[in-house]
Amino acid sequence: MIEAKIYKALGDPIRLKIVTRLTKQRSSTIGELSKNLGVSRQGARKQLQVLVSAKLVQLRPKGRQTEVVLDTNQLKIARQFIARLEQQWDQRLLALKNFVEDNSN
Amino acid sequence: MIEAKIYKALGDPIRLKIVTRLTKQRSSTIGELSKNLGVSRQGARKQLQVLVSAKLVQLRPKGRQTEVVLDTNQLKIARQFIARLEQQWDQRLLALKNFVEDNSN
DNA sequence: ATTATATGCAACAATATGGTTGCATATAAT
DNA sequence: ATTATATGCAACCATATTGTTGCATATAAT
Repeated sequence: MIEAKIYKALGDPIRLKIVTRLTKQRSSTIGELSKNLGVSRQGARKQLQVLVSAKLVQLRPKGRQTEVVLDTNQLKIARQFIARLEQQWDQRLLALKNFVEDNSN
Repeated sequence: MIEAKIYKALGDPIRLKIVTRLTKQRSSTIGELSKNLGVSRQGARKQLQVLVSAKLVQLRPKGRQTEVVLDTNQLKIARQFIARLEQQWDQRLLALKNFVEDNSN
């Protein structure tokens, strides 16, 4: 269950907010991103690091500040994994339906 | 960020395994589900409770044992939220592309 | 050269999490 | 009636997580 790490990273309101902002802004600096999250800059930075470790975002130092960019590949993986789970569920449902029909005559 | 709770629930290998099993088996008992997870029954039960709290699964007592069923609505919400994030990203990308084109003549 | 800004890093505290063991209890089987 | 099975619940422990504060440092602006 390698995917668990991605979900864990998304499983926090602050981190999810950071990710959401990045989809809207495409990229931002650490300082900018750390604002209005309800925690200190250092606190926000720690959350950001979790996203980096989960490879959801990348950091690109640019002189005095460092740019934060989203890696949408991980989002895709996360979404597709859930989609597969839903598929399996649907198939199971279909198999059950067929079974019932086959035995109803 | 209400969705965070769902991702948090999925963000653990054992819990993700439970969910995966439930998509394949449609429903199971607590005892059955607790097997082969690498932890004690009580340990597994605690993880299961996290899934219940996140409304990802429901428990239905049936006499001596308790049935566990997946609530795929939550999976759908989780998937769609990610899909929306990806969409926003794509729109931002498109806007940027248009901007560049408009200014290249 | 001084000052301001953006960031990094470590130490610390409080709380959450993941897991165990031990025991209680309700239903089912003999 | 006894025994076996499926489950619940609490106490406890180790570790992880979340947040803070304080201080260091590198780049940029004046």
